[in-house]
Amino acid sequence: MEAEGGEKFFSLMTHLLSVTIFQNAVILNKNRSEDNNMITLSDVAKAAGVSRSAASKALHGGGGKTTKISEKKSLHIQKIAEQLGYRPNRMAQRLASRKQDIIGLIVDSQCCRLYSDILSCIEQLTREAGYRLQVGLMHDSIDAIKSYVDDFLGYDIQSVICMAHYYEFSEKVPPLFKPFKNPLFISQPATDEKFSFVSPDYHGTFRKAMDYLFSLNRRKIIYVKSNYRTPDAMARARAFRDAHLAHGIPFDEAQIYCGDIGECDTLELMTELLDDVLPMRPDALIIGNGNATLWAIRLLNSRGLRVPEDVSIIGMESWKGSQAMQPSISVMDNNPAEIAREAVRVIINNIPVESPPLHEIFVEGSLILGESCCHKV
Amino acid sequence: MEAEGGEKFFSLMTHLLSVTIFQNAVILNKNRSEDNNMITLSDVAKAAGVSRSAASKALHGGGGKTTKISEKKSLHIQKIAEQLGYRPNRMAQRLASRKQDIIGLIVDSQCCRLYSDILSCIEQLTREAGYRLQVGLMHDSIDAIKSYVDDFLGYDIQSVICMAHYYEFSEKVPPLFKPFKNPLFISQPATDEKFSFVSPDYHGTFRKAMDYLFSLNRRKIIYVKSNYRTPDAMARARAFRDAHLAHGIPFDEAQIYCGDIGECDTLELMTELLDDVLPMRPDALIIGNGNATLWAIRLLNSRGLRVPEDVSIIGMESWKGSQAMQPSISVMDNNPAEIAREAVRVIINNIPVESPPLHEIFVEGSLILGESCCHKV
DNA sequence: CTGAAAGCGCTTACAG
DNA sequence: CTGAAAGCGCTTACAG
Repeated sequence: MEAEGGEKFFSLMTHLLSVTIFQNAVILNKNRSEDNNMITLSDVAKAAGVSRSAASKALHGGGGKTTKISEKKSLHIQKIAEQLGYRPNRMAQRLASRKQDIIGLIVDSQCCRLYSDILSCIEQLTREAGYRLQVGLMHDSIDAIKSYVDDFLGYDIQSVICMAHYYEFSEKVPPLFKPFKNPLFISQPATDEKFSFVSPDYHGTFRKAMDYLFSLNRRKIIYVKSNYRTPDAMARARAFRDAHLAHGIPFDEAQIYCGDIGECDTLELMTELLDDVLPMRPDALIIGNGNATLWAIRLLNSRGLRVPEDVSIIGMESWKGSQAMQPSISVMDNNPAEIAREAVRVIINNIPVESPPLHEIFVEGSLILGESCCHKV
Repeated sequence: MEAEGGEKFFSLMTHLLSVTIFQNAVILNKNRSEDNNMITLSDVAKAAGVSRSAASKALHGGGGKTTKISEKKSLHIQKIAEQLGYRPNRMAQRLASRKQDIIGLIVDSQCCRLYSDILSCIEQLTREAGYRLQVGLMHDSIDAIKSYVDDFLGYDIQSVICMAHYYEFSEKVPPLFKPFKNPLFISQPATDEKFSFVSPDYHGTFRKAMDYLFSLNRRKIIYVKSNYRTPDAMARARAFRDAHLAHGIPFDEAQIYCGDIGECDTLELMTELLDDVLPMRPDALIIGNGNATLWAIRLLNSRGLRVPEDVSIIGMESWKGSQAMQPSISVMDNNPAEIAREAVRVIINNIPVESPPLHEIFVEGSLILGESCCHKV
């Protein structure tokens, strides 16, 4: 014990000496943490000839309210720490201090473009605000979500953004987040219980699309709905009906087409879709992602129908390529950047709050017009 | 102190009693971790009337080589733990045990499809293998990468997959990963130093595309190259030249077109591209992502050139929508699933190894043929 | 088979 | 302004 400590101290000293001479070269070597030989706060304190309290204060600024240290000593300690290549042990720090600087987030690794846009913005915003984002990736697996929840709690992460609750098992997800002090959902969760969320205004944006189509004199619109019973799909269906009622235009529930797997973005699904709905002689289609749009145009053409002359198309997801298509596609833009801003604002504001109040926020979206709805735009 | 401990013990007991009666209801309430009142291993041990060692053994199976415990007692402890809603504190566990069950990964939040496909597979595979994936998300920021490296080291994560080294600053990234015992890059890093990597065989797959185009009698091929000096771009340029030499077909270096921002996937960039290369009268284009393909077809058409009659197109990124386009697009498939498998295999095998050997693995890709190259496919 | 004790690397009251 | 000491929640030799 004694011997080992001495040895380590000796090697530290040798190291310090060499550092002053061949600083760069040695630091590179040192970084390759020799097992169990990593530099700790104690090592730094010893090398600097101060107490661990002092080192802690100098390096991480903590040290309680009373611990103080002179500017000069502080700089000295910092220099030593850098020379030694000291890296704080995060586990020890968090175990000792319980500070809340990590925001957890769970998201599907194959999420839709909207979600990955939101995620990208959230990442940026949390970093700028000085928080760390710990991302739990999974795909369509309730067990994976559970294990992330356990992990987050095990790391004492109390603020968690959930972007993964739109599945067959969607109603099982929200309850898992009850143990957290500060959970926040992106899009309204599908449960009776109340949870804070920031959501695209699916209803409002869809309504804009409907009004636009009606203004173009389209009268037989097909809405290709996801078959998950998610709030977004339900909000859109509601907007579909509301719009018809408001305009006094009759419709058939069959115009809300529920595909087998949400997005009709394969040849098979789109073929099936068209077989089912073309007998209704639709003059407009509201569909999901970019691929669905590609298939729709291709297959409509192959059946002698032109876009937009015979059928208008509006996509429910904005994507960079929509304007490159021929014809360019009208799409709904859910404003991911604003959603991310609101989400980060809410969750960060909540962190110090004992029991955060309920937040239910809808972010307004817009329509990006392309050539897929009418000739002249 | 004494009083507080007693109080906590009392509430635990009350709790245990109520649990037996109203189990479900109470567990739900308990989960909402009352600040600082979270259930610890000691609480469980106390409630079960055993030592912390025994509890640790029963709940996490560790407990060194010698610590043993009877089956009956073990089950009892587990039951108590579950009733109390015990969740192990991961920080304490890792601090005490130093076990290596987390794999770190750094990736761009706006990475290309290939990378997000690989990521999705890696996530699945690491989970199946019993490891946890800790994902560091960032976008085009060397500082963010640095801070993730610090974090990982701070969490004593020694196995890290880097998918974020294709930037302006690409040669600055690999050195950051030297401190890790077990780093692995996806795609070959752009540094003189050797690092283990698993990479798509960009050269081989590109060569397949070239050979195919030559077999269709295309003679003036434009390769739209990313302007980052990344190994993939260079490997492709090499394949471009090799193919010409092998076939005895003359070419001009200007046929390797270096766009301003890598992907020519906007109206402006593609317009500029066409202005620059059309005077060469190309009969084939090898371009990046899906959007670039969309723009290429649209803009070529607007200049009176048809795909594939006048110009063949091959995309360098396979995407679900490529077959939905009109014409459907020939694309290179880099085999993300296999890349992920290799990466996970290598990194997991390395975990117990003291100084892992160098791995340099190239995964073969293939061509997915569409209508964009020639009439009859 | 079991438990008391040391230790992981930090932070932070507390006493000087 | 400074340092010795207790503690965060675990794991694991070690001694019974």
